[in-house]
Amino acid sequence: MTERKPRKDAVRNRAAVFTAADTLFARCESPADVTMADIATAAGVGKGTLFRAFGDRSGLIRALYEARLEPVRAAIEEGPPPLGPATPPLQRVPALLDAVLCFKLDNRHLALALEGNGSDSPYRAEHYEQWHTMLRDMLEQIPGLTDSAFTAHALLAAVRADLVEHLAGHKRVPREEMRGHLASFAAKVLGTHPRGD
Amino acid sequence: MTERKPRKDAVRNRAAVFTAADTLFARCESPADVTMADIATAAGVGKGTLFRAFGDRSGLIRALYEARLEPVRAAIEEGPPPLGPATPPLQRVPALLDAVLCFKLDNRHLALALEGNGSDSPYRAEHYEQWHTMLRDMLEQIPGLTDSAFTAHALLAAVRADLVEHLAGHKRVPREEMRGHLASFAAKVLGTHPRGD
DNA sequence: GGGGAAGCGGACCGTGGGTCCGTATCGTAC
DNA sequence: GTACGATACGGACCCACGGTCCGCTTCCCC
Repeated sequence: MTERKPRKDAVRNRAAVFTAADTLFARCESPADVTMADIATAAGVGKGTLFRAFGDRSGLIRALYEARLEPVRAAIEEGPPPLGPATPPLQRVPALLDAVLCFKLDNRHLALALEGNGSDSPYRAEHYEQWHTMLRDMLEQIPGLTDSAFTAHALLAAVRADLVEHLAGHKRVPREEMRGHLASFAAKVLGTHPRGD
Repeated sequence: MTERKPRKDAVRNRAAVFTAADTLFARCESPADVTMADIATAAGVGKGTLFRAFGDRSGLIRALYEARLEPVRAAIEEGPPPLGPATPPLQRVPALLDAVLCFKLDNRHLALALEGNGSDSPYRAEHYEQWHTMLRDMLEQIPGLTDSAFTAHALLAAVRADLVEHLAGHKRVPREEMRGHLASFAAKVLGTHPRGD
């Protein structure tokens, strides 16, 4: 046991910060409007606690994001088709992209907060690396497809949080329409044209 | 004449700020490392002048970016093929994407500064709207292609500054290789597979 | 219930974007 | 050339925000 179990108040406060931050990000227009002090106050906690628990702003956002994302990742890694590992790549790739899109639609502001973090590029985040690796591996199993690594990047770029926000939030594109567009785009890239050529 | 001609010193200072900012952004690792005070000092100018001339940080970056981008836009709007308007869409679209990619490779830090601007989404910038409209119009002329608007967004997302920076700067992918990957990706989307199907 | 570690919290600090206004410079009219 | 109004300059100043620090509290374990 290298891990000592954390104190009760620490756990409670961590949870309080989580829910407070979640609420604030969801409510506010731009993630920049939510300050660390705001979150601390809303959670009924001192700023020090907040920084002690998460390191810095970026760490807090990342922790929150990953907690919310967890179910999706589980569904992909060990869930039933079409997301699960038993699915053949040609269907699993679009399913994965759709799942990511839906997640970002449901957590627009949080995703925006994570990716729009100025200093540190979203591409260095650990979870991006994971998505990319997973997607690239799937693409590599598709015969006749080259440049899997780049293709994976380009496909993921199509579901970037700020693009999703721009289309869904600003241009008011309905959810199902976006999903359709994305599916059709993925089909083009994969060579599985939806309409008989 | 609603415009009064600007004073000589104003023009001189504006130019000085431009070159100073350009140099600083090119030299520094992350755009966040370059402060407004830095730029003012390097240009031999007071901070007030700088803000008077450009409004705010974002305005300065935008002005600089657009000035550097001008030649590219000219080449697309009135230049010779394959960029110019006389080119058929199937060749012009990849040419445009390649031009954007090359521009971002040559102006990595500046593009990064523009797009990674936290508060205001890159999708609300005027120049993005122009790229998107142009690309979408080209796509619409290609028979059998649906969802031109979304496709244009997705293609442009593949040349986002931070992705380019990640691949070129961090992963050390050579320039020609990236251009090749992008061209092949565009070909997939356009349905013009490079290798006989 | 006593001792020590883990955690708390809010006063405090540094930094950087943005403002303000007295002063210098420019353009122009004579 | 000079005088004068308009325009621009510049750096001291302000303030919001991320992040730190340390005396005090709470918890855990014996």
